[in-house]
Amino acid sequence: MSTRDAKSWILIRDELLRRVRERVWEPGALIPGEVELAEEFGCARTTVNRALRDLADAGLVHRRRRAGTRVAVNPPHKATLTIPIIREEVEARGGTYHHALQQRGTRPLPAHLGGVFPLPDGAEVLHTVTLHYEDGRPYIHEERYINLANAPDLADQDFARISANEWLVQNAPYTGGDMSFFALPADAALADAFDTSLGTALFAAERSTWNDQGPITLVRMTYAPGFRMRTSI
Amino acid sequence: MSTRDAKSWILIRDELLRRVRERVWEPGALIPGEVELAEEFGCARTTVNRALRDLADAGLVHRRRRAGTRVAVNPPHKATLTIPIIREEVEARGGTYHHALQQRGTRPLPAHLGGVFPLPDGAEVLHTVTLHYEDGRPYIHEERYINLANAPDLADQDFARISANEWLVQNAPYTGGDMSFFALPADAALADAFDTSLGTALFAAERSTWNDQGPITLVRMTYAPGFRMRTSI
DNA sequence: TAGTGGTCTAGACCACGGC
DNA sequence: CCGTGGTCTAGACCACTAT
Repeated sequence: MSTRDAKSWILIRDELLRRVRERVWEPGALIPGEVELAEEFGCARTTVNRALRDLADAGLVHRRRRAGTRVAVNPPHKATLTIPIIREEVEARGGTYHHALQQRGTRPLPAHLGGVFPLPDGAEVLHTVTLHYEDGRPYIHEERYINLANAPDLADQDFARISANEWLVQNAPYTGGDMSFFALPADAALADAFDTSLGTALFAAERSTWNDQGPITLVRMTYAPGFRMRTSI
Repeated sequence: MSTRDAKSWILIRDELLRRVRERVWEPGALIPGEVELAEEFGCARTTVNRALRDLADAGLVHRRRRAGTRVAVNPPHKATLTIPIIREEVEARGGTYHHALQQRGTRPLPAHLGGVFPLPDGAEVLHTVTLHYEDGRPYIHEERYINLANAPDLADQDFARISANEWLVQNAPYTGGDMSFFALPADAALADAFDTSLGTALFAAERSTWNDQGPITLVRMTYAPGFRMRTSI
């Protein structure tokens, strides 16, 4: 047997993965049960289970009680993006970080945000605009709306020492959120911030988070021209 | 004890998660060992291990042998994007899908792609441009470079019935890849495809994949104006 | 070297869902 | 019903690393 001496669940997973990728098992096919595989690999069923769960998490197989495990017909491509603390990301690259709060104030929630930020009519939110710099060059333009009713201690913060980004990550745990990524043309404020021309294509990420008490924050991070968000698959 | 009778690893994970989120354990703090937690919860160490591994996978705690488990100081935001088969994505929304191959031909690899697509000098690649439509409207502009030396059966495919996207997903298993997301301004071809003006900000995703034999394909998918790639967190 | 997490085992019971 | 995967257990050994 080609897999003799495969000991750890990772080796078993890799062997199963090979059979899926090289179509030893066709897409849609039922693969042997855990007990049978455990016999083949000479290990406990638990270990096969661990390997198969890993493949199922990756979307390469589908598992159902009684029905068994089947090779996925169209395995999806998945990409996990990690959105880091900006300061740490910059410093990890060896750059020097600083940020500047450009605007801060309370205002009624802009009407066009009602969809992603469900608040009572006329509710006031804290609005901030922050520029994050890497080695003195603008790197990210951050615009944020914060539901004051859900972040009571925030009033004491002036964001001089730590950014709203860091403060919220550490102080306003969320139970759910949405994230979206898109392109937008530089408006006057963005063009000015990044010293580029109006309409320049910029990459942006928007995140809204909430907890049991309702929405917490909506933040849009717009990246400097040329930015790429990368991941390996 | 507030957590008496918590039986499954999910209940235990949720309780540990609560302690992290509500700062019962401060960021950076060392939390009790698996043996101690197993005693507290009245379960096997394995079960606590499963719960803690889940939190570690999510980046909320850091685990190291001998050093123990610590609450992450700055838990990263992670977003998992699923890049589906385009046809299925469109049809899942109730739309009708079709695509049109706009260009196809072999050519030397463009020099600027040498970095992400390492091939011998002067190697020829298959280059295709495909437009994907949803309900008759252009949805995605796909430009693809395929290493013919690594996809031998591809010559027989004319992509009339299935797209290069589907063909490669099912026939060219990869062992590794990179993915990046960015914004780009519409060039003449993109502006024409999406019936928009030159320079319009467009969202694009680029994926390069390889296997043991070398690079397989490099594909750039450029989305129609206004597109957002969404995920929940 | 000693303490911590990582993994494996053999067995058991349970939950789901085709039959 | 009953076969399948999902989970849990009690114990064991191993790998890593702080001290």
